[in-house]
Amino acid sequence: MSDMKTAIMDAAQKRIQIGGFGGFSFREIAEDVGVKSSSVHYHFPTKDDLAAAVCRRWTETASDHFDAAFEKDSDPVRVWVKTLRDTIVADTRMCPCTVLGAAAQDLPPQVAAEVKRFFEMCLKKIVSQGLPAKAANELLSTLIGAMVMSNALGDTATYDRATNDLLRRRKAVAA
Amino acid sequence: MSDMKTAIMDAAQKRIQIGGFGGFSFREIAEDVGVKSSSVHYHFPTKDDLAAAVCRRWTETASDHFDAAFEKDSDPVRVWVKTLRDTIVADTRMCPCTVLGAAAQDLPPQVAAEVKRFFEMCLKKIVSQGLPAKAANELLSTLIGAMVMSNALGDTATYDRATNDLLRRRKAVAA
DNA sequence: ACCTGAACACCGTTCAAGT
DNA sequence: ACCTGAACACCGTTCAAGT
Repeated sequence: MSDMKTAIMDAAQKRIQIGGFGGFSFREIAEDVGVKSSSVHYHFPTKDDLAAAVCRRWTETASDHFDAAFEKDSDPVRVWVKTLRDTIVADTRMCPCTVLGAAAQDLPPQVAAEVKRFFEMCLKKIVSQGLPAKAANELLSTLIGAMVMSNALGDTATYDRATNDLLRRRKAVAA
Repeated sequence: MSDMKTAIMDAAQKRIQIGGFGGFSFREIAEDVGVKSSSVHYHFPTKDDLAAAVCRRWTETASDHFDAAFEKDSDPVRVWVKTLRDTIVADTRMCPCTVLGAAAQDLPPQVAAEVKRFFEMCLKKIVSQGLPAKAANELLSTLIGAMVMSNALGDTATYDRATNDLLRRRKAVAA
């Protein structure tokens, strides 16, 4: 992948994490990377293509990240609580697929399909790490909802309040 | 409130529930209600005003709805699981404040404040219905996340998978 | 291979003008 | 009191033109 393609995707991802599909324009991205908006179209023909590419890359890197974290800590609950926490607390950013997923009904089909793939990857991976399907669904829902609420309330402590008991109950079982 | 104001808010709400703040235009709303876009500006000077009004009305009606449901069933978990389920399954719609909340960092301050008020109202009410603050935070996060995931996956069964065990654990305690 | 300027129909917003 | 058309700078997209 060319440097320019990567730079465009980086700029688009940052803006999608803040404002979703309607939250970025080709002219803004162009200024971010130092070209004209028609040049952005050369690398990504449409806005759909660019957003879909960002989602696909996010899904891949997230998948690798979760695998690596699970190798160091075999408790999937702790792994997922911590990894998603790092996204919003350390990076001060939302998961782009979550921002897009909340408005999925208004997304171009190509982008909606990539967002769907992200959540399918997450559920499948949690199950492969040992949790029953229902527990995986409940865990991921709690974490995604905690992200959205922390974002809406502008207070990352909300994420911890929502997820602390997940870890405590887990420890109680292990003890 | 005039009929026209209400009609404009109804049209805006439907579109916000699908696509968020970037998912509706004054020209579309104008066509929905049968006037010109400049007439919509007469009732709501800016897009911010319109979106904020929709959020404020949603918070008020939701608050009343949760009160009424709690009078008929004194189990807050069951009340909240069921009420939010009705929104996405029966109405096939998202909670507008959730769609907007996911992109809160890109929202006009006036709208962001109303979205924040919605979630504060929810947490406060669940606590007033008897749940500890942390449990209220975890419950609401799970439901909001289940809504987002159902929307992203295009499958309302996801909401049930994520929330069924909440009800089962509740029954186990009661029994 | 990569970039650009000009053009198109769209957007939010304003405002003078109508009834 | 309520509505409108025209104008402004913005948007995604296209395309002929440049290097």
